[in-house]
Amino acid sequence: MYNKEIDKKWQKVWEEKNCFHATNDSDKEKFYALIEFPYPSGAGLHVGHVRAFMGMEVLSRKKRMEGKNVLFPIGFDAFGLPTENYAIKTGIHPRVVTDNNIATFTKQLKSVGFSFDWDRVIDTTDPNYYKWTQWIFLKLFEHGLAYKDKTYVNYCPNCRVILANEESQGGVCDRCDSQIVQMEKEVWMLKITDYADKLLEGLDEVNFPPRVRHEQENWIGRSYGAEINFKLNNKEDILTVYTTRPDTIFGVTYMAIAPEHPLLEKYKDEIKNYDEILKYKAEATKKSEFERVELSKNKTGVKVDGLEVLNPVSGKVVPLWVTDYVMMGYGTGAIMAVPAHDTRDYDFAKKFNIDMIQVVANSKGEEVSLEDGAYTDIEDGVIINSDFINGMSVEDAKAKIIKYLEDNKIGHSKKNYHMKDWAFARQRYWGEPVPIVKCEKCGLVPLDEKDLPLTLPDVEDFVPGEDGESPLAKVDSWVNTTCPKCGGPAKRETDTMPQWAGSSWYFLRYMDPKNNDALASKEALNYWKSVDCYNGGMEHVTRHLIYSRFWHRFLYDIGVVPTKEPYNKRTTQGLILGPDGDKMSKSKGNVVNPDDIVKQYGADTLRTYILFIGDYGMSAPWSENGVKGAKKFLDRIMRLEALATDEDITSKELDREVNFVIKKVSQDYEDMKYNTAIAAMMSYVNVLYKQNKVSKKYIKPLLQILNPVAPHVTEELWEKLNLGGYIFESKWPTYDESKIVSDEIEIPVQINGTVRYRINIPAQSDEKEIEKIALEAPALKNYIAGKEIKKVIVIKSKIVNIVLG
RNA sequence: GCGGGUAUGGUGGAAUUGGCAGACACGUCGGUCUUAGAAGCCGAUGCCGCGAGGCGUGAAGGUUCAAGUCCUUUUACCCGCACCA
Repeated sequence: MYNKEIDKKWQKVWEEKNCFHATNDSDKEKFYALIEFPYPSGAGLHVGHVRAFMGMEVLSRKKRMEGKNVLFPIGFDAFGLPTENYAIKTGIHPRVVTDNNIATFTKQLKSVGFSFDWDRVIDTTDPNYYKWTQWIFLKLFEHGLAYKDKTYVNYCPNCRVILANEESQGGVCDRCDSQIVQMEKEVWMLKITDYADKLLEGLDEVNFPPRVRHEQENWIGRSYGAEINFKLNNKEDILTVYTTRPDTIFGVTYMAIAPEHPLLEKYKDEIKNYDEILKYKAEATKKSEFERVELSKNKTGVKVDGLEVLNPVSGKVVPLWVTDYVMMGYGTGAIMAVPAHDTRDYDFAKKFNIDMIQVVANSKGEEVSLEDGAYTDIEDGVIINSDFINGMSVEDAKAKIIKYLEDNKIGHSKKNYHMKDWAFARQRYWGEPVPIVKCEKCGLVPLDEKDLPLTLPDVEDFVPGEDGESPLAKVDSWVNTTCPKCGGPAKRETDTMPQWAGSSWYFLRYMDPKNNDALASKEALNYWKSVDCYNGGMEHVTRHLIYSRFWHRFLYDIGVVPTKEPYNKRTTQGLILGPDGDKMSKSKGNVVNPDDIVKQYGADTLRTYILFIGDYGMSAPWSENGVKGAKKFLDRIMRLEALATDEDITSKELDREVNFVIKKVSQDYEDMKYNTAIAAMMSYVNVLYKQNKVSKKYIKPLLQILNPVAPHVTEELWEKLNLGGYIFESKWPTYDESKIVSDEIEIPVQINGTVRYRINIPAQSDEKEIEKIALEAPALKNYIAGKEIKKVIVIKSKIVNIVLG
């Protein structure tokens, strides 16, 4: 019987032999398997972690047995709010909280038997690690990709921090689900938009699941259109708009700008209803992003009394409106409104009785009724009411207008992105300090590389200030410093880096985790190159996965790393749901603790069950009975000892079965189809149990292919059967294809598509021979009943279908 | 609104990509062993029907000798994005 003593015995052996250590000076082929390193929360290891890690665990153990030098590292992404909030609540220093949590995680991970390289553990909060996070920041600054800017940022009033766009999707805080508000603040930004095209192009050279690719493309959101300069009527100023439909410019009946648009402030003396506009702006900023979207059907706005806009192509003068359906953060914060062909403009125009001009007709050139809404189904439409572009297709008209704009210097073609620059600041203590000081004379000055790491001061009060002020701001002795350039008085940046900083490059540190002279040596970077397979969750696709690709591509551009993309292949695991089918959560009380399963059933039971639960990429509910089934299977493996014999008994059937299961499991592991791999091994065990005695040669390869899933059980039985050395050192078994095919096979015969009888045929029979056997079968007579055979379809070694009429 | 996914026995899930639907496992039932129970081992188990047979992959159509798989329409649930100009 399998028990947890077996776990302990072999975990001790692995630890003593340090047998999963990867070396940097190997002449073996390398394989780099990566899992998303965990955040060491107080809640400890979750069954979701186990599922996420098991995929790469199985692959790593298999590749080692195949003779590869496997890097399968683990570390901790330990900066972040929960630890800090816990510190605030209890008064325990975040350093201590983090160390305790890491110790717990380490113990738990080891108890599951993961084959991590424990010599390469990294911790993002270790100054020797964040030294290099700060170094990369200095490089970004040096190349103009880190800048300080006063803009509207997402602020979570509950967490009291600024959030990046990626962290506030849906207008809700990633951490606490609070409604975020817009706040004008000067913060550090990273110019990720400069890398938008590179991030899109990079997707062509990696193997990501289509879902992941789509989400990233969607998030980056590139669109092609034009920027057009409209002149304010009788004024010098221009109003620049971005549009993807320059071909509809003759349909513009009004212009609209965001409430935050600077033009309003500039012309406040000439705008007659400025008070009304100010009031509208105040209301708009008060609305959360969520409300703005919810109320999207009911458009609001104020007409700007005193300003009008001149259409530079048609020469028409149209009114200017302020409305919160135009966002300051996208495009130029101003639009040319074409109500006939845009649903939002249509709704607005309907409500405020603004004219509509139809400028695109259907493909037959007929005007369409605008009674029921804007006509947007215009891909194959024809331009009308539009002077020199009349009669053209939409596509041609776009090109012609853009050329006209450029010739007349009133606009140009323009790419736009949904993705915004990365608000790279947290007003918190537990994060990487920004290695920049503000000097009265020299402005923003970077620290010298030799002065890194800039460590966090030891403080006792971690409570953030009321208005988005970091707790570091209270530490005068730390804040006040001297300028590295002029030696005069200077102040340190008191915002820290966001959660995502440390994880944006950690996979590079694993290659050479103790290096003090570089983030990793050139030799290490050139040997390991990039991650061969990276498994993680869908929730990181538009956060960590985008950020780390951005940093990596930047490091490539400045010659630090040898590859453009960090991850060659990305895979994702599905969620493990509670036994009730709901997402596991403390409040629902349906959380399964992996520790309990390991204690009661053993680590291999947990490992086997989690892989057997279903398709690796899909979510599946937890089942205690399923766990018991996995345990039963492992006990059956252990009991093979009683069946095993040293005698050399060869059986054709077992030859076929063993070669088949080696082939099937080897292939399934590569495809991450762990559930069917385990099912195949179960079937094989069922066959073995039908024998009175089984030669060890039929058990040995089974243990080897099961080893990546159940390393403790297989190591134990390997020893008991005296198979020599350790199983983890043994060579992955090969199979003989010729033994898998049998001489004679049975195939079904259908009459009019329904299986009626079966025939035995020599495996190599061709279509004619099979047809002959099928038609000669006595069973056919029962179905013919005077009918005539119209057609016989034979699919070699698969099926026969006889069509009777 | 846009994009992506899922739907198969009492349950979790398989199905070589158009070729035997339900592998494997759970559960249930039966057998064996046992003084007895548990465990183990062996067997049965999609539904209806005594049976021959019929029906069956969310629903409705279609293509095909053959459809879980392809096409059209549709429903439910999940995920991502969302006034993207």
